[in-house]
Amino acid sequence: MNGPDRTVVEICSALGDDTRWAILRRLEAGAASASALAEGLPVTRQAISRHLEILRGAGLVERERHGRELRYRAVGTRLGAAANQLGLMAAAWDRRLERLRERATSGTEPGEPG
Amino acid sequence: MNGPDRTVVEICSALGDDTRWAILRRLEAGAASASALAEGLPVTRQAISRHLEILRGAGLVERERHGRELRYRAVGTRLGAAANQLGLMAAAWDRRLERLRERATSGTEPGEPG
DNA sequence: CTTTAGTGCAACCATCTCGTTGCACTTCGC
DNA sequence: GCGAAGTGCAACGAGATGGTTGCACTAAAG
Repeated sequence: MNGPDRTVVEICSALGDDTRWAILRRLEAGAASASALAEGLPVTRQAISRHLEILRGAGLVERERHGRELRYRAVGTRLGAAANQLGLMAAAWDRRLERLRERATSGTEPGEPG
Repeated sequence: MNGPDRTVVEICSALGDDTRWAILRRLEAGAASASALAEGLPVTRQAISRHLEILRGAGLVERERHGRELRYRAVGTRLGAAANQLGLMAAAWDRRLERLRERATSGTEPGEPG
């Protein structure tokens, strides 16, 4: 659990914005184009388009031509992998804390050995 | 899998920064104060202090007085919960896509009824 | 061909974010 | 008490970010 994949940071960064969550929630209900997403969200089509590019860069979304429109859909693969990594990290942190507690109750007073 | 807890957005936002990852990686090796973290990272103590506040706000880190210093340590509980939610989301997205594929191969051509 | 829906690109603006420096305050140790 | 270590707070600057408008381009539809 050392190097947090660049991917994970990118995904977290992408998921750190409310508008992008709004977009993803829409996409959960079905694939849609930037223009389609624009009506129903309080931002312009261009802004949404930019967000979709970011989501695509993070691998959370894929697009597909459909006639003259680009239809975007949410893809879980990358997010699933990231969630897994984060879960492992969390478990490791809790394990470390647990070890410390054990050591503390088994006689040796804590000194937080680096 | 509807409302992404405000917490999750906050955690993602917190994890969307490289410096904060660096800090967390240090904390994985043991609790430390802002000043201690400062030596070894290419930013000032004040900057690190701000980052630690953000991490604390997201529930990724807790602090504890130790004499005149504040010692921070990584805590996995919140991150674990967030990772879980993200994992469920990812699974849901993949399931949706799978259903679409099935429907496509079973005769009905896709129209993306969303 | 003309219209219209869907995109892409660029300029521009407001704000947030990350980092800095500088100073004041507390607390441990001599 | 005094110096040094550890913090907190505030002001400030550079750059990233999220949003807008405006215009040009392509492709479906009439």
